[in-house]
Amino acid sequence: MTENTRTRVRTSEDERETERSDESLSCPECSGRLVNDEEHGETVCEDCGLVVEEGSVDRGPEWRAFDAQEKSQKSRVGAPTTNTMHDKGLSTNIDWRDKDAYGNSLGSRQREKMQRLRKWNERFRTRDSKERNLKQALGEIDRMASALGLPENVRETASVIYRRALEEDLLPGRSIEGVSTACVYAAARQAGVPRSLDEIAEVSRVEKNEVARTYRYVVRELGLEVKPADPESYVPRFASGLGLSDEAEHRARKLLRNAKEKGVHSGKSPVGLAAAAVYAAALLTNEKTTQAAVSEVADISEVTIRNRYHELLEAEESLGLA
DNA sequence: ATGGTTTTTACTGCGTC
DNA sequence: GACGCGGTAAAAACCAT
Repeated sequence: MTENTRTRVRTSEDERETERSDESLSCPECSGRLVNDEEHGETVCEDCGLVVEEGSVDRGPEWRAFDAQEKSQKSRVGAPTTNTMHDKGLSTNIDWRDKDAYGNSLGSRQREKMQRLRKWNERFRTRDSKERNLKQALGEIDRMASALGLPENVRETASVIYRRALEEDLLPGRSIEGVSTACVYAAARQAGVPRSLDEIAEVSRVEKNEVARTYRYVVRELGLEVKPADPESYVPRFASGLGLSDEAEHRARKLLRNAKEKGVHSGKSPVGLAAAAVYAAALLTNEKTTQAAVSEVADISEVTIRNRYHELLEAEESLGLA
Protein backbone atom coordinates (compact mmCIF):
# COMPACT_ATOMS: atom_id res chain seq x y z
CA MET A 1 0.00 0.00 0.00
CA THR A 2 2.43 2.63 -1.15
CA GLU A 3 -0.18 4.69 -2.88
CA ASN A 4 0.20 7.43 -0.34
CA THR A 5 3.33 9.29 -1.26
CA ARG A 6 2.18 12.57 0.14
CA THR A 7 4.54 14.64 2.15
CA ARG A 8 4.05 14.65 5.86
CA VAL A 9 1.95 17.31 7.39
CA ARG A 10 2.72 19.01 10.60
CA THR A 11 1.23 22.12 11.90
CA SER A 12 3.01 24.55 14.06
CA GLU A 13 1.76 25.76 17.36
CA ASP A 14 0.79 28.97 15.66
CA GLU A 15 -1.55 27.26 13.30
CA ARG A 16 -3.50 25.75 16.09
CA GLU A 17 -6.75 27.32 17.02
CA THR A 18 -6.53 28.16 20.68
CA GLU A 19 -9.33 30.47 21.58
CA ARG A 20 -11.84 32.35 19.60
CA SER A 21 -11.63 36.08 20.13
CA ASP A 22 -12.22 38.63 17.45
CA GLU A 23 -15.36 39.00 15.43
CA SER A 24 -15.06 42.58 14.27
CA LEU A 25 -14.64 41.63 10.61
CA SER A 26 -17.75 39.51 10.42
CA CYS A 27 -21.17 40.18 9.03
CA PRO A 28 -23.71 41.05 11.74
CA GLU A 29 -26.37 39.07 9.87
CA CYS A 30 -24.73 35.76 9.13
CA SER A 31 -21.18 36.24 10.46
CA GLY A 32 -19.73 35.79 7.00
CA ARG A 33 -16.53 37.48 5.94
CA LEU A 34 -16.70 41.13 4.90
CA VAL A 35 -15.09 42.32 1.71
CA ASN A 36 -14.39 45.76 0.32
CA ASP A 37 -15.81 46.62 -3.04
CA GLU A 38 -13.65 49.54 -4.05
CA GLU A 39 -15.46 50.32 -7.24
CA HIS A 40 -18.81 50.80 -5.60
CA GLY A 41 -17.40 52.15 -2.36
CA GLU A 42 -19.18 49.55 -0.31
CA THR A 43 -18.34 46.99 2.31
CA VAL A 44 -20.38 43.87 1.73
CA CYS A 45 -20.74 40.45 3.28
CA GLU A 46 -19.23 37.68 1.22
CA ASP A 47 -21.97 35.23 2.12
CA CYS A 48 -25.30 37.02 2.24
CA GLY A 49 -24.47 40.18 0.30
CA LEU A 50 -25.51 42.52 3.09
CA VAL A 51 -24.11 45.99 2.52
CA VAL A 52 -22.54 47.04 5.79
CA GLU A 53 -21.02 50.33 4.77
CA GLU A 54 -21.33 52.49 1.72
CA GLY A 55 -20.10 55.79 0.41
CA SER A 56 -16.43 55.21 1.10
CA VAL A 57 -13.94 57.04 -1.04
CA ASP A 58 -13.19 55.82 -4.55
CA ARG A 59 -9.49 56.34 -5.15
CA GLY A 60 -9.69 55.63 -8.85
CA PRO A 61 -9.48 58.30 -11.57
CA GLU A 62 -12.53 60.44 -12.20
CA TRP A 63 -12.14 60.13 -15.95
CA ARG A 64 -12.51 57.21 -18.28
CA ALA A 65 -10.05 56.15 -20.91
CA PHE A 66 -10.75 53.76 -23.74
CA ASP A 67 -7.27 53.03 -24.89
CA ALA A 68 -3.70 53.38 -23.74
CA GLN A 69 -3.15 56.62 -25.62
CA GLU A 70 -6.12 58.33 -24.12
CA LYS A 71 -5.07 57.14 -20.72
CA SER A 72 -1.62 58.60 -21.02
CA GLN A 73 -3.14 61.92 -22.07
CA LYS A 74 -5.63 62.16 -19.26
CA SER A 75 -3.55 60.78 -16.45
CA ARG A 76 -1.85 63.44 -14.37
CA VAL A 77 0.07 61.12 -12.10
CA GLY A 78 2.67 58.42 -12.41
CA ALA A 79 2.53 54.88 -11.19
CA PRO A 80 1.45 54.48 -7.57
CA THR A 81 4.24 53.95 -5.08
CA THR A 82 4.65 50.38 -4.13
CA ASN A 83 6.45 48.58 -1.37
CA THR A 84 7.22 45.65 -3.60
CA MET A 85 10.13 47.53 -5.12
CA HIS A 86 13.12 48.25 -2.99
CA ASP A 87 12.96 51.98 -3.66
CA LYS A 88 9.16 52.07 -3.79
CA GLY A 89 9.43 52.67 -7.51
CA LEU A 90 10.43 56.24 -6.94
CA SER A 91 14.01 56.35 -8.12
CA THR A 92 15.25 57.31 -11.56
CA ASN A 93 15.44 54.77 -14.29
CA ILE A 94 17.57 55.23 -17.39
CA ASP A 95 16.37 53.37 -20.43
CA TRP A 96 18.77 50.77 -21.76
CA ARG A 97 18.02 51.69 -25.36
CA ASP A 98 20.34 54.30 -26.80
CA LYS A 99 17.55 56.54 -28.04
CA ASP A 100 16.59 60.03 -27.12
CA ALA A 101 13.12 61.19 -26.13
CA TYR A 102 12.03 61.28 -29.75
CA GLY A 103 13.28 57.82 -30.52
CA ASN A 104 16.29 58.93 -32.50
CA SER A 105 19.54 57.07 -32.02
CA LEU A 106 22.22 58.75 -29.99
CA GLY A 107 25.59 59.79 -31.26
CA SER A 108 28.61 57.89 -30.00
CA ARG A 109 29.60 60.61 -27.51
CA GLN A 110 26.10 60.69 -26.11
CA ARG A 111 26.01 56.93 -25.96
CA GLU A 112 29.15 56.80 -23.87
CA LYS A 113 27.81 59.44 -21.59
CA MET A 114 24.63 57.52 -21.06
CA GLN A 115 26.60 54.38 -20.29
CA ARG A 116 28.43 56.20 -17.54
CA LEU A 117 25.24 57.70 -16.18
CA ARG A 118 23.56 54.35 -16.14
CA LYS A 119 26.46 52.79 -14.30
CA TRP A 120 26.51 55.45 -11.60
CA ASN A 121 22.80 55.62 -11.31
CA GLU A 122 22.69 51.91 -10.70
CA ARG A 123 25.51 52.10 -8.16
CA PHE A 124 23.75 54.87 -6.36
CA ARG A 125 20.44 53.09 -6.31
CA THR A 126 21.78 49.97 -4.67
CA ARG A 127 24.19 51.90 -2.60
CA ASP A 128 24.51 50.28 0.72
CA SER A 129 24.09 46.72 1.92
CA LYS A 130 20.60 47.26 3.18
CA GLU A 131 19.36 48.37 -0.17
CA ARG A 132 20.95 45.39 -1.84
CA ASN A 133 19.58 43.11 0.81
CA LEU A 134 16.11 44.48 0.33
CA LYS A 135 16.35 44.18 -3.40
CA GLN A 136 17.16 40.52 -3.19
CA ALA A 137 14.56 39.81 -0.52
CA LEU A 138 11.80 41.47 -2.50
CA GLY A 139 12.74 39.34 -5.45
CA GLU A 140 12.37 36.26 -3.30
CA ILE A 141 9.07 37.40 -1.88
CA ASP A 142 7.73 38.02 -5.34
CA ARG A 143 8.89 34.65 -6.58
CA MET A 144 7.34 32.74 -3.71
CA ALA A 145 4.11 34.69 -3.79
CA SER A 146 3.65 33.91 -7.46
CA ALA A 147 4.45 30.27 -6.92
CA LEU A 148 1.78 30.11 -4.24
CA GLY A 149 -0.72 32.09 -6.27
CA LEU A 150 -0.97 34.80 -3.64
CA PRO A 151 -2.58 38.10 -4.61
CA GLU A 152 -0.81 41.41 -4.95
CA ASN A 153 -1.81 42.77 -1.58
CA VAL A 154 -0.13 39.88 0.17
CA ARG A 155 3.11 40.68 -1.59
CA GLU A 156 2.71 44.24 -0.53
CA THR A 157 2.19 43.24 3.09
CA ALA A 158 5.09 40.83 3.03
CA SER A 159 7.29 43.59 1.66
CA VAL A 160 6.24 45.95 4.41
CA ILE A 161 6.96 43.38 7.07
CA TYR A 162 10.36 42.73 5.58
CA ARG A 163 11.16 46.42 5.54
CA ARG A 164 10.30 46.66 9.18
CA ALA A 165 12.43 43.65 10.00
CA LEU A 166 15.28 45.30 8.19
CA GLU A 167 14.74 48.58 9.99
CA GLU A 168 14.82 46.89 13.35
CA ASP A 169 18.05 45.10 12.55
CA LEU A 170 16.49 41.70 12.79
CA LEU A 171 18.48 40.36 9.89
CA PRO A 172 21.98 39.80 11.25
CA GLY A 173 22.42 36.12 11.94
CA ARG A 174 19.50 35.15 9.76
CA SER A 175 19.29 34.34 6.10
CA ILE A 176 17.54 36.63 3.70
CA GLU A 177 15.60 33.70 2.30
CA GLY A 178 14.48 32.62 5.73
CA VAL A 179 13.17 36.01 6.71
CA SER A 180 11.52 36.61 3.33
CA THR A 181 9.77 33.29 3.61
CA ALA A 182 8.58 34.06 7.10
CA CYS A 183 7.26 37.40 5.86
CA VAL A 184 5.28 35.75 3.09
CA TYR A 185 3.87 33.26 5.55
CA ALA A 186 2.85 35.99 7.96
CA ALA A 187 1.41 38.20 5.24
CA ALA A 188 -0.66 35.39 3.78
CA ARG A 189 -2.12 34.64 7.17
CA GLN A 190 -2.85 38.26 7.92
CA ALA A 191 -4.62 38.63 4.62
CA GLY A 192 -6.89 35.71 5.41
CA VAL A 193 -5.50 33.52 2.64
CA PRO A 194 -3.23 31.31 4.69
CA ARG A 195 -0.91 28.73 3.27
CA SER A 196 0.33 25.90 5.44
CA LEU A 197 3.92 25.80 6.54
CA ASP A 198 4.44 22.85 4.25
CA GLU A 199 3.18 24.73 1.23
CA ILE A 200 5.42 27.61 2.12
CA ALA A 201 8.47 25.44 2.64
CA GLU A 202 7.76 23.82 -0.70
CA VAL A 203 8.52 27.00 -2.64
CA SER A 204 11.18 28.31 -0.34
CA ARG A 205 14.85 27.57 -0.36
CA VAL A 206 14.71 27.17 3.38
CA GLU A 207 13.77 24.20 5.56
CA LYS A 208 10.36 24.22 7.13
CA ASN A 209 11.84 24.20 10.59
CA GLU A 210 13.82 27.32 9.97
CA VAL A 211 10.85 29.07 8.46
CA ALA A 212 8.84 28.32 11.56
CA ARG A 213 11.62 29.49 13.84
CA THR A 214 12.23 32.69 11.90
CA TYR A 215 8.55 33.34 11.66
CA ARG A 216 8.12 33.14 15.42
CA TYR A 217 11.09 35.39 15.89
CA VAL A 218 9.88 38.02 13.46
CA VAL A 219 6.38 38.01 14.86
CA ARG A 220 7.66 38.41 18.38
CA GLU A 221 10.20 41.11 17.64
CA LEU A 222 7.88 43.14 15.48
CA GLY A 223 4.89 42.63 17.71
CA LEU A 224 2.94 41.47 14.70
CA GLU A 225 -0.63 40.54 15.35
CA VAL A 226 -1.48 37.31 13.67
CA LYS A 227 -4.70 35.66 14.63
CA PRO A 228 -4.87 31.87 14.71
CA ALA A 229 -5.69 30.59 11.26
CA ASP A 230 -9.40 30.36 10.61
CA PRO A 231 -10.34 26.97 9.14
CA GLU A 232 -12.92 28.70 6.99
CA SER A 233 -10.26 30.52 5.05
CA TYR A 234 -9.02 27.23 3.63
CA VAL A 235 -12.44 26.19 2.42
CA PRO A 236 -12.64 28.07 -0.88
CA ARG A 237 -9.29 26.79 -2.02
CA PHE A 238 -10.08 23.18 -1.21
CA ALA A 239 -13.58 23.37 -2.64
CA SER A 240 -12.45 24.78 -5.94
CA GLY A 241 -9.59 22.33 -6.05
CA LEU A 242 -12.15 19.56 -5.94
CA GLY A 243 -14.56 21.26 -8.28
CA LEU A 244 -17.37 21.45 -5.76
CA SER A 245 -20.44 23.66 -6.00
CA ASP A 246 -20.91 26.92 -4.16
CA GLU A 247 -23.61 25.26 -2.17
CA ALA A 248 -21.19 22.68 -0.84
CA GLU A 249 -18.72 25.39 -0.02
CA HIS A 250 -21.34 27.29 1.88
CA ARG A 251 -22.33 24.14 3.67
CA ALA A 252 -18.75 23.54 4.72
CA ARG A 253 -18.51 27.02 6.19
CA LYS A 254 -21.68 26.41 8.14
CA LEU A 255 -20.33 23.20 9.56
CA LEU A 256 -17.22 24.96 10.69
CA ARG A 257 -19.17 27.73 12.31
CA ASN A 258 -21.24 25.25 14.25
CA ALA A 259 -18.11 23.44 15.27
CA LYS A 260 -16.70 26.69 16.53
CA GLU A 261 -19.79 27.31 18.60
CA LYS A 262 -19.42 23.91 20.15
CA GLY A 263 -15.75 24.44 20.75
CA VAL A 264 -14.96 21.17 19.03
CA HIS A 265 -12.13 22.71 17.15
CA SER A 266 -9.85 23.67 19.98
CA GLY A 267 -6.35 22.34 19.68
CA LYS A 268 -6.97 20.73 16.30
CA SER A 269 -5.24 21.64 13.10
CA PRO A 270 -7.35 24.17 11.19
CA VAL A 271 -6.33 22.60 7.91
CA GLY A 272 -7.62 19.22 9.00
CA LEU A 273 -10.85 20.76 10.17
CA ALA A 274 -11.34 22.58 6.89
CA ALA A 275 -10.62 19.45 4.90
CA ALA A 276 -13.11 17.45 6.94
CA ALA A 277 -15.76 20.13 6.56
CA VAL A 278 -15.31 20.16 2.80
CA TYR A 279 -15.61 16.41 2.66
CA ALA A 280 -18.68 16.36 4.89
CA ALA A 281 -20.28 19.12 2.86
CA ALA A 282 -19.72 17.21 -0.35
CA LEU A 283 -21.46 14.24 1.20
CA LEU A 284 -24.38 16.32 2.38
CA THR A 285 -24.91 17.88 -1.01
CA ASN A 286 -24.56 14.56 -2.81
CA GLU A 287 -21.48 15.55 -4.68
CA LYS A 288 -18.92 13.01 -5.64
CA THR A 289 -15.65 13.17 -3.74
CA THR A 290 -13.48 10.70 -1.96
CA GLN A 291 -11.53 11.06 1.22
CA ALA A 292 -8.44 10.34 -0.82
CA ALA A 293 -9.15 13.30 -3.12
CA VAL A 294 -9.70 15.70 -0.25
CA SER A 295 -6.63 14.41 1.48
CA GLU A 296 -4.74 15.13 -1.72
CA VAL A 297 -5.70 18.78 -2.11
CA ALA A 298 -5.55 19.56 1.59
CA ASP A 299 -2.39 17.61 2.24
CA ILE A 300 -3.92 15.94 5.24
CA SER A 301 -4.17 12.26 6.04
CA GLU A 302 -7.42 10.46 5.42
CA VAL A 303 -7.51 9.31 9.02
CA THR A 304 -7.56 12.88 10.24
CA ILE A 305 -10.35 13.72 7.83
CA ARG A 306 -12.37 10.80 9.15
CA ASN A 307 -11.86 11.76 12.77
CA ARG A 308 -12.66 15.40 12.21
CA TYR A 309 -15.71 14.92 10.08
CA HIS A 310 -17.28 12.62 12.60
CA GLU A 311 -16.85 15.32 15.18
CA LEU A 312 -18.28 17.91 12.82
CA LEU A 313 -21.37 15.87 12.14
CA GLU A 314 -21.88 15.16 15.81
CA ALA A 315 -21.72 18.83 16.61
CA GLU A 316 -24.20 19.49 13.83
CA GLU A 317 -26.62 16.89 15.15
CA SER A 318 -26.59 17.98 18.77
CA LEU A 319 -27.22 21.48 17.49
CA GLY A 320 -30.23 20.30 15.57
CA LEU A 321 -31.74 18.82 18.71
CA ALA A 322 -31.10 21.89 20.82
C1' DA B 1 14.62 15.54 28.83
C1' DT B 2 9.67 14.03 29.64
C1' DG B 3 4.89 13.34 29.22
C1' DG B 4 0.62 14.30 27.02
C1' DT B 5 -1.81 15.21 22.84
C1' DT B 6 -2.51 15.10 17.92
C1' DT B 7 -1.41 13.40 13.41
C1' DT B 8 0.43 9.92 10.39
C1' DT B 9 1.53 5.37 8.81
C1' DA B 10 0.29 0.83 7.96
C1' DC B 11 -2.86 -2.73 7.98
C1' DT B 12 -7.25 -5.17 8.24
C1' DG B 13 -12.25 -6.00 7.48
C1' DC B 14 -16.61 -4.84 5.25
C1' DG B 15 -19.74 -3.64 1.62
C1' DT B 16 -20.47 -2.34 -3.25
C1' DC B 17 -19.98 -1.61 -8.09
C1' DG C 1 -11.06 -7.82 -7.50
C1' DA C 2 -10.64 -2.93 -7.06
C1' DC C 3 -12.44 0.76 -4.59
C1' DG C 4 -14.23 3.60 -0.97
C1' DC C 5 -14.72 3.67 3.77
C1' DG C 6 -14.15 2.67 8.78
C1' DG C 7 -11.46 1.33 12.61
C1' DT C 8 -7.14 0.24 15.25
C1' DA C 9 -2.38 0.16 16.98
C1' DA C 10 1.98 1.87 16.97
C1' DA C 11 5.14 5.52 15.55
C1' DA C 12 6.25 10.23 14.85
C1' DA C 13 5.77 15.02 15.59
C1' DC C 14 4.64 18.61 18.31
C1' DC C 15 3.86 21.39 22.62
C1' DA C 16 4.42 22.39 27.33
C1' DT C 17 6.71 21.53 31.46
